[in-house]
Order: sequence, then structure tokens, then C-alpha cells
Amino acid sequence: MERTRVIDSDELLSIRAAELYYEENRTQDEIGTLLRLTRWKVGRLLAQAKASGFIRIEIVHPRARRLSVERRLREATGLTDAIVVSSAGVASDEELQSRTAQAAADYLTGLRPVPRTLGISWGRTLHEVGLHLKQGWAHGVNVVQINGGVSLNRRAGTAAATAVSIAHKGAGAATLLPSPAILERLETKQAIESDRAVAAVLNLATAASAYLFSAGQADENSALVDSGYLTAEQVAELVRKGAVGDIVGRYIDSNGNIVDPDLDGRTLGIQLEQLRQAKTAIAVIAGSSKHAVARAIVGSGLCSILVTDEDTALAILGEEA
Amino acid sequence: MERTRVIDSDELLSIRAAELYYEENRTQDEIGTLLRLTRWKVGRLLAQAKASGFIRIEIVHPRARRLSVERRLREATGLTDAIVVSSAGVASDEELQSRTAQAAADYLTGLRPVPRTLGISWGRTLHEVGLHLKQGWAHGVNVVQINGGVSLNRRAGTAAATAVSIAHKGAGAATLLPSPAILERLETKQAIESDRAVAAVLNLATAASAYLFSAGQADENSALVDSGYLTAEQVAELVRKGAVGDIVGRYIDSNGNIVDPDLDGRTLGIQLEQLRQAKTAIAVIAGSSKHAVARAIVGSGLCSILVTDEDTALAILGEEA
DNA sequence: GGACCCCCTGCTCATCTGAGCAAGATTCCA
DNA sequence: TGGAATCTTGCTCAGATGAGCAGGGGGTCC
Repeated sequence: MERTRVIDSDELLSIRAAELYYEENRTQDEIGTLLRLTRWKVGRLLAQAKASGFIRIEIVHPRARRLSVERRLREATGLTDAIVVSSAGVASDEELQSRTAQAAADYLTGLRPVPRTLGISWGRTLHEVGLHLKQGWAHGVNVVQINGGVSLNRRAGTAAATAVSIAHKGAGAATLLPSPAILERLETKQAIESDRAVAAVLNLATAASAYLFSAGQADENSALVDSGYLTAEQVAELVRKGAVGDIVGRYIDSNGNIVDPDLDGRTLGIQLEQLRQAKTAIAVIAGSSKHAVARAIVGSGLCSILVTDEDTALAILGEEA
Repeated sequence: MERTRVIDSDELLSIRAAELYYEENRTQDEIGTLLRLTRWKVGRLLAQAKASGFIRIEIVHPRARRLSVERRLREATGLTDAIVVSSAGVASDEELQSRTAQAAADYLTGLRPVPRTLGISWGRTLHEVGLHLKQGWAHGVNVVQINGGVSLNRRAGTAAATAVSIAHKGAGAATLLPSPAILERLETKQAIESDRAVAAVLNLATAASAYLFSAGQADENSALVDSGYLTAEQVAELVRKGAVGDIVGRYIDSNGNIVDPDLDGRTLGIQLEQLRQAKTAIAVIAGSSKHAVARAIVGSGLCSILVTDEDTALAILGEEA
């Protein structure tokens, strides 16, 4: 146990020095006088205290990011870019999601080159990204849906609203994918897919210069269950087969592979390969329930840019508390 | 709600600057280049971030103290000295108690002038202080008990052991008060008190050059209940009368006044006045259950030096989270 | 016991940072 | 709109800090 660890006298001194330096903001010279040390010794003690991790500096702000985690994430995974928002002082998962969506909106706004065509998925997270975007975030961006929309219940308009909102605020137009996300029969899906209007949208989606999408966890709270495409039982069955979550409506396992080829065949939208090969594929994922999907997505290269929260990032790095 | 607060652009900039400064440790000049600002502006943003409380610096170490809280406590209460241990990263109340006891041992060791006679009470906390003291912490200190000891059950030896241990490690002798803490009848108490041996100890106690004592909360977990001097019901009755805890066996209310004069008359040991007038009266109090007593003790001048944990200190200052 | 090596100490010097100041910008009234 | 008051900006300069280096003390290995 920690308590029994021997604390050498330099360690204690370094703590005393740190108290005076950080809490009382004395100069190293003053501290030297107080503790009967040279100021150089004090400097070294402080460096030691920092190096030992006794000094914890946190930036407590809803817009704070964790640059060090971002860097480690980039290095460990080969992501082009990583945006990690701090979870310091966050009470709820909603707050975390909101912060992450905000960060995604910021990233999108600053993205260069500005995408001509932006392919997006739908869901609560994407919706919130739309809300956080500022009017004029881009000057003429075409937004195209990359997977079938919500259409089976009262929340029918959400997916469309998200696309329209993002497009509108970016002074551009939205192209909707007029199809359900998952069809009951393969033939139906193929029929819709080959419809000229739908095919045109899919072509546009395939040619998008950037993608922005989220992911869903594999449980009864999934948006696909909520929208009526799948039952809780069907999702449970997918979990048994190894599903950790879905991305653009397609369920993947922890290696990023399709879990159920039959189901996937009936799912309408761009292929995962499309995302894997895209230069700018931005995944926005937040909340503790999505650690597993996030890991799968990043691990299998399904996104090139990840916007997420600190805890999820640490989970991907295998450093969760 | 916080979320709706407008975040002006300088605030955001100051957060970006802080991230680069504290997480990536860039120089203010570098940050200036990155954010297209002069280095002076960066310095000001950083200062602003600090002033707004966005930068939280914590010293995470079992021996860390909170000097700023100590200072505020001294200023607000007129204590001669205050020692406040950090409760950062503390899981249990035991851990807190242990840290506080350690700090008390440190304080005692560094106390100048070294007390010739040290009056002590007994209890779990004092016992632990004894454990943390190092062999040779003083060179010939006489330890004298200032209130009647535990003697009604199996833990009979604890009080004596504490005194002996503290004295022994300080190369001195212990003088025990050979009496129960509370007597059933006033006459018995008076009789014991006037016994030559007991009177001699009490005289010694009254003349002590420093006092070290703890406090007990007023509930069924009190050491006095545990030792069999009082029943849980009696304590409950005292609480109804306004008791917040006990100090050297005497129950006080939130103003530091004796709650039950009859009971107090039957309690053997030095008077509270004695502590109030002592130049060096060190109270060691830790744990959330003792906030109320701590407040009463400090508020009514029953100690001149307080050793406690951060949460208790904040409670005394009226700033509890 | 002596030679050697390594780490720690205290130093110089260059860089970084904060205080204070004057000029310019902005706001706020009349 | 004018003018005063206030805030902001970029600066100088002095103080604070970190990097790197030479010397000394202590430990170690023959």
C-alpha cells in the first residue's frame, strides 16, 4: 500500500517548496531562504516534484482541450488529427457530449481546405454539432447524407434537419438521402439503391471531400433501436456476435469488421471502405458508453480525425483510470 | 445555467494559451507566434485565466499542505497557527486522519520553544500522532495526561500507551492521570480530585507549557461511548441540549460552552479555561464528522493552534463545497 | 588504501516573464 | 460631434528562471 512507501527527505522538501511556489507564489529565491537552500536546489526540487507527478495542473473550462492526450493519441494511432476535450469538472454525460460537439464544430469551422462537399451521418451528436456551428462557418458547403435517415417515427425530421442546418449555416445546400437506414429485404434495398435519384445521392456521397459522422453504442439505447429499425433483441443478438457499436448504420466488432453481413447488405449508405480511404473522415464520439466503439473505429482506421472526450481518449490509449 | 453564459473571445484565447503554456510547456513567445499575438498579450491572457480560476494547480501528495487555507484560517480566526493538510485524492476518512496526525507530529517536532511539559488528552487521533512521531523528536519532554483515561473496557491501555509512547520517543517520562474520565457521582469525583497523587498530576497538567488534544464528535461513535462512560442515549440527550462534541471529555455546544454543568462537574481533568488561556494549545481534528466541533473549538478560542484537514478548515471558514 | 566514477552542488549566462509606463484606441456622456 | 475618462496595447527594464558546466564529495571496486 502507498502509505508504507518510504518518503525520502528530498521528496518532502520538494513538496514544501511546491507549496510555497504554487500556493503562496513566492520566488525560488525566497523559498531558498525559508528552507535554507540555494535557489538552484529549489529549482531542482520543483522540477523533481513536477516530474514525479506531484504537481497537477488542470485547466477547468468547458472549452478546454487536452493537448498532451491529443498528441499521444496521434502518435499511438496514426490519426491525422485528434481533438480531445477535457472532462475536468463534468457532471453528466450530456455535458460531455455537448463539449465534444462544440469542439467538433470548432474543428469543422477551422478545417482547411474548406470541404466543397461534406458527407454526414445523423444522430443526437451530429445534431448537436449542427447547433454549435455558427452562421457563416463556411461559404457555400454542400452537405450530403451518407446513410439512410430516420423515418420510422415521430423524430422523422431530425436527420434532415441536421443536414439542412449544417448546410444552411455554411451558406450551402443539403442533399438528403431519401431512404430508410435499414431495409427488411435485400431486394428492396437493391431496388432503392438503383433508383436514379438515390443513386445520384450515393454517388455524391462517395465523392465527398470530407466526412463527419458519429457512432452508436450497441445496446437498447442505440438510435437505430430508438428509430424502430432494430429491436432490442436484435441488438442483443448482434452483441453476442461481437458487435461493439455502429457507424453509419453498420454494426462492427472490436476489430472494425462487419458483424452481420446479411444485415449489412440491407443497410443503405456508403461503405465503410469509403471512410477508411477518405483523407478527411471526422468521427465525433463522446461518453463512457461509446469507449468500445471508439476504440474499434480508431483501431481499424475508420476515421482519420477523432473528436472526443478525455475519458474516451484515455480508454483508446488503454489508460483508463 | 452555466452553458448559456457568453464566452467572450478573449476568454477562449486565454484557454488556448493556457493549454499551450501548461500542457505543452511552450514559452509565451512561442504561443504568441502560434496564436498571432504579441507575447505581452499572451502573458496577460494567462494572468487573466489564472485570475478567473480556470487554472487549477494541485499538489497531490499525502504530505501536502494547503498554505493558502492556513493563512485565511489564521486571519479569520485569530489562531496563532494553523496547519491544514490537503485532502486531494483522499479516499477514506482514515487516510485523512492519518495525514492529519502526521502533520501534527511534524508540527510538534518543529515546535519552538520545545515544551518542557506537554499536556495531552487521549483517543484514536492522539494515538496516531504518537505513532507518527520519530524517535528523538525531543530531548526530554515530560508528558502529562490532562483528562481521565480509558479504563472501563479492553482498550484500557490505549490512553496510557499513547502518553508513554510520546514521552518515550521524546526521551522523557509520562505522568498518567490515574482516574476515570467521568465519575458517576460528584462526591466521588471530588474525592479522587483531592487525593494527593491525583492532585499532583492535575497541578502538573495545569502548569504544562503546551497542550495537545483532539476532539470527539457528539454521536454514538464517540470514544466516550465506546469506552463505556456514556450510553448512546445519554449522548443523544446531550445533542438535544446542543452538544456538538467533546474536548478533553467535556461536551460543548456550538459556542464552546459547557452543555451539561452536572455532567461536567463529574468529569475529571483540566478545565476548558485552562486551554483557553494557554499560549500553546494544539488541537488535532480530522474528518467530516468533526466539522461542527472543530468550528466550536476554534470559534470559542479553545485552541491557539489547529491541525486539521482541508475540508474541516473550509467548513470552519464557512466555505464548504 | 588508492584510484576511479558518478552524482550532487553552486555557479555563469542566456532566456523568459512580470511590473510599470506612455501612447493609442474605445467608450461614454453631454 | 467633441472631449474626457477608461481600457488596451506595445514597449523598457529588472527580476526570475532554466540550461549547461566545472569542481568536490562520497561511494565503489579492485
